[in-house]
Amino acid sequence: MVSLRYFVLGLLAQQSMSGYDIKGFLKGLSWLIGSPSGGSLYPVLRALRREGMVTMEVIPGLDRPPRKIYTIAERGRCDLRLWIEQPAEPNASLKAFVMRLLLASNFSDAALVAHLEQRRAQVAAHCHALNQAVAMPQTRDDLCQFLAIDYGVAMATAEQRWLDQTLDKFSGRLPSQEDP
Amino acid sequence: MVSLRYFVLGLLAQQSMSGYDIKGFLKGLSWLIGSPSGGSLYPVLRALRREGMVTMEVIPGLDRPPRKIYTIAERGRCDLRLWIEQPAEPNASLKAFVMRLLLASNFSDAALVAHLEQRRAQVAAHCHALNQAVAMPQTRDDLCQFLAIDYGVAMATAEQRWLDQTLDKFSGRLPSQEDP
DNA sequence: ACACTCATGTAAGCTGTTACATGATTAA
DNA sequence: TTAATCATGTAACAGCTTACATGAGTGT
Repeated sequence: MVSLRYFVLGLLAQQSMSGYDIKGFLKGLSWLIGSPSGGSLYPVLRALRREGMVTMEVIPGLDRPPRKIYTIAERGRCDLRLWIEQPAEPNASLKAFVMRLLLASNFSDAALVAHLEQRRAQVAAHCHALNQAVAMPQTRDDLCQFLAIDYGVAMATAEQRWLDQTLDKFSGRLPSQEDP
Repeated sequence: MVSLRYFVLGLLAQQSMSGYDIKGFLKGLSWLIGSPSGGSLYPVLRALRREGMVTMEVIPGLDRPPRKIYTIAERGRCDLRLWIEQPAEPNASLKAFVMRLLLASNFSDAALVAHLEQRRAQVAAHCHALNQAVAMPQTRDDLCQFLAIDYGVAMATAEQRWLDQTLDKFSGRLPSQEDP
């Protein structure tokens, strides 16, 4: 929850930026997570500054409007760490997952792996629910429902495969924790 | 846009239901498209009735609260057809796509194929954008960004595969339209 | 005694978008 | 001349969730 606030804070933890920079950066990822409108982004930045989470520096532009560069402060890093360390909500959307994934440099490697494993569990549960839905007789009759569920299963399966592969890459870095 | 309204209308076009039924039906698909809260669903049903899109019948329950069964009316079918025949917005979310897919029985076979092909074009564009993002040097440096984009590419590829397979199934039913 | 399911509904609040305003600069 | 980019910001609105209210029945 309160996702945009923490997401922006997380982006600023990686690099100091202006609001306009953030919008530009997110435009490239807009398909996955959307890019926030100015009407939501700029108020968030001001709120973060008011609360002492970030500091601001005005860079007067030659030939162009002045830019307000925001830099994360100590309080902001603390707040962000607290948010990141608490587990993801059980029914997190794809968007919420990718947003947390993007902030993963604020995780330790272990926490990143934990995040991925949480997601794997969620996707597995989802997959199971969809397969149960397929089993219901009324579902088979309706082509549209079948298509939607078939689509869901395909997506969930692909996501699981990606999660497994990615976890494999990271499991080598971690000392313990191997699941047969 | 105004998605919930048309989505509910589409569900009622397939089968007459009460608001509670709709919630129960969507709970099984909640991972894909979420299930609306009563606070949004019930007002939509009343609005649809007020506008003459649906009719309502109260079924008094023995031992239980009376149920209000909503049935789509002629006006509702017209409105729904108009909405369905207009093309999907270019940056439609996964959720919006699945919602339209679920209503596909209101499409002709040809319109369903058109819907799938629109989506394929969108996913292809998305894939292209992500691959460009991968090519940027600063992206390679940041592990998190790389992971997020890698995830996006994996999902998009899987979706394209599903779309191609599903289109293949339907292309046999249609007379013309074969792309080499 | 407590909590849950069935079934509908209302009101407050959060989050986000759209549409606008500013104002200089540059390209068609 | 018109539009677009740069860059920030405000106000109005749309859409949805949460939390609550009702009230009978059913299970532990």
